[in-house]
Amino acid sequence: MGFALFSTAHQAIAAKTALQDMVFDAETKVALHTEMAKKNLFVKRCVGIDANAVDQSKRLRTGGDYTHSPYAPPFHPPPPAVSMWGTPGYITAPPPYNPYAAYPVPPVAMTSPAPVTGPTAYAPVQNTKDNPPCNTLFIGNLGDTVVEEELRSLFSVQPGFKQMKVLRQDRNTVCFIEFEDVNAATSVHQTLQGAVIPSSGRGGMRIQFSKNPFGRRKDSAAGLASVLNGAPAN
DNA sequence: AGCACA
Repeated sequence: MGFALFSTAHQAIAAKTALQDMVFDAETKVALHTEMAKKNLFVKRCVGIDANAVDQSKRLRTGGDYTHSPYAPPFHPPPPAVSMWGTPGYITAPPPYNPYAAYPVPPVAMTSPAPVTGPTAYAPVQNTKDNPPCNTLFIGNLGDTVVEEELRSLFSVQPGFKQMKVLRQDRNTVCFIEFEDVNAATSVHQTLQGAVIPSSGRGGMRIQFSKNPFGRRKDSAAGLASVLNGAPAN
């Protein structure tokens, strides 16, 4: 018994029908039987790098957790392609025939490591003082080695993100991030509090609300209005 | 603890 992995479900079905009942032993007249596997074949990409995954798979194997799923290690994440089963649409767009398509083992994207958009860890943060909530966050505790692109990739994917400004000072780097509204800023304020950006070299970042929201340096409107009114600038 | 842009 064996399993073969194809680039597309379409190609798998084509191969299945082509090979079905083919006599592969002329003497004994034994015919080949093919059927679709119950799960996608799991192909390990980089051997030896992910020691954890290997260990875990071994542990699970010896755990005998094969009873309900004899064909694939139970831990492997459900590939997105699974949703295509039963969907009539999966035959509508057969790719142009390419005899080598299946060779460089297809993008087993399901096993790829998480994209660099997330923080690697969270560190405790003593969040001493904060300012009243507004739509702009002030990010502190960033080392001067921090890479702006890492900050950007972390924050620009947050819902409501509008813009970001990095301010480098002598020993400190801080960063301002504007969001659509106070709610978006508030939720990021708590979800990313203490997030660790490796390049910062400082541990977790400290997130506070900005003293001045984006686009307003001081409360210049009020100040100007008072001046024009002759009212005392409180 | 460090708060710019207009």
